[in-house]
Amino acid sequence: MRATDVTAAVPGSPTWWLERQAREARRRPRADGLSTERIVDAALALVDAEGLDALTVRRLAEELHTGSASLYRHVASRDELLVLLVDHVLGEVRHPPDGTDGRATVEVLSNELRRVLMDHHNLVPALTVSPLFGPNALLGTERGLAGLLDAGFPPDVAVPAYLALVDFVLGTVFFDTSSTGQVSGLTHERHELLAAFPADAFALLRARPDDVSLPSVDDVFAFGLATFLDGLEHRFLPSDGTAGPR
Amino acid sequence: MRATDVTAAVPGSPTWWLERQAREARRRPRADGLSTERIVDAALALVDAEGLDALTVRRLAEELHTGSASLYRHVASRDELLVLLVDHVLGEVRHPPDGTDGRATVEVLSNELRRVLMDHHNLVPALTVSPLFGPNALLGTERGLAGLLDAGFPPDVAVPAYLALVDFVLGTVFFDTSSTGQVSGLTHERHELLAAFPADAFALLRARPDDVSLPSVDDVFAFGLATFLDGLEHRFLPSDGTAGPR
DNA sequence: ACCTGAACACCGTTCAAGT
DNA sequence: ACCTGAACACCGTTCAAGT
Repeated sequence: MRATDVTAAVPGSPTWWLERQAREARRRPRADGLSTERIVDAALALVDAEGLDALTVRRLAEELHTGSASLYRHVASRDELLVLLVDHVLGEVRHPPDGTDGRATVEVLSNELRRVLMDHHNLVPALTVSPLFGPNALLGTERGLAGLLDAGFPPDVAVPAYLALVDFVLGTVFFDTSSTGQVSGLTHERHELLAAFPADAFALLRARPDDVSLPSVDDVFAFGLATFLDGLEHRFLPSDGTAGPR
Repeated sequence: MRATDVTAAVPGSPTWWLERQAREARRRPRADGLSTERIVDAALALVDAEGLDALTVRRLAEELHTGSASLYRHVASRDELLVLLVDHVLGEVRHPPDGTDGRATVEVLSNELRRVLMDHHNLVPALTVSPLFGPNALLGTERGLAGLLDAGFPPDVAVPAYLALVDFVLGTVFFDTSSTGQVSGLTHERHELLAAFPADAFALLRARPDDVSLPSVDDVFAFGLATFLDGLEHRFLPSDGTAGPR
């Protein structure tokens, strides 16, 4: 451990989180009141109210009655701020009480992850900035993995299942929040668009799904979660309805 | 339909695609050679080589030996360009031959969608800019939905299944490409990070998954896809192994 | 009609100078 | 030691002037 290693770790990486924690503990700020916590709170309020593009360093500084340079005392870059915001939001996940059974734990955590991200949907594109190694992300991983193991899945199933599940939850959040929020032409606006193509193209999209009510994004999420968990139990649990080894 | 409706539709929406197609047909460019196609090709090459941040209007103009203002003859904004790039990349999906059975079609298309997006991983964050209503996206939806119906699922299952599947594929792509590309602490770098927390916190993450080989991102994708499709068949097809009605 | 140089109104970030 | 005004090197986009 060198005394002054100025080379910056990539924001969001494990070493970045470690270095950041050390640096934060070492600070002795003046009594002017500016702190990382205040910055994060103000930034989140701004993102929620006006969108991610409105979060500029200058605008945030204005909101906090300082100059933009002052923010760089607490946060090394805009990307670092986004990493902090994402983990802050993950902290809003409500964990199920101890003793909740395995599958219910997984379902609650999946729904909660989706809920908090949808509550702060303007922040969602920031999830692509970095991997998720913040303390709140780690807690979610710990609990989610525990739920799958408790449900009876062996570790070599629980680990990929956990990762696939997170991919699915985050995928739904991404595409339910991307601009107008409907993926791939399955929406009611599409008819005039299809009319611009030759009559025999996209026969299915023209016919469907008018005879089927288009599911809401929440329905799609619930459907996908239930189907994935059922597939998991069908493939890897000895028999339905009874829990595996603990 | 008014003669001159100058109010711009939101890039990527059905009406935007329609208006764009009309405008492109109406153009009569000079012989200088600049065209939307050349712009898109140059932009994709730039993104692939140097990343999405390197795609600035000025830099792209330089690459094409013009001034930045000239690009605005063909593309109304940087966001419009991103929309065009995404649908262009979706055009690289190789569709299975006619006569391929339902489940195989769904598997091939899922793998292809993942493949082309991973091939242009620098473009992935641009997927959040808008919904997917381009001609290539529509074709994918048409074929994917057809595959699920052909596999024997009724429309009220095939539609949410299709949407959930796209969410999953895109979710994996997002998080396999986000910076260092590992989600939620399940990576080998994490040990020193965990050491910074109290010894009884994250017991599971400390112990796991050293006794289990950490799956690759491709393994997680294959695992999730197989599990979801198995769950779908288990829940909604009368018996395993035999196709439903067609 | 089509094209574009030059300007406008911003950005994130740095650094020398202040306390 | 901590803080910050002012500057640097960029952005996307517009528009009047040119052909």
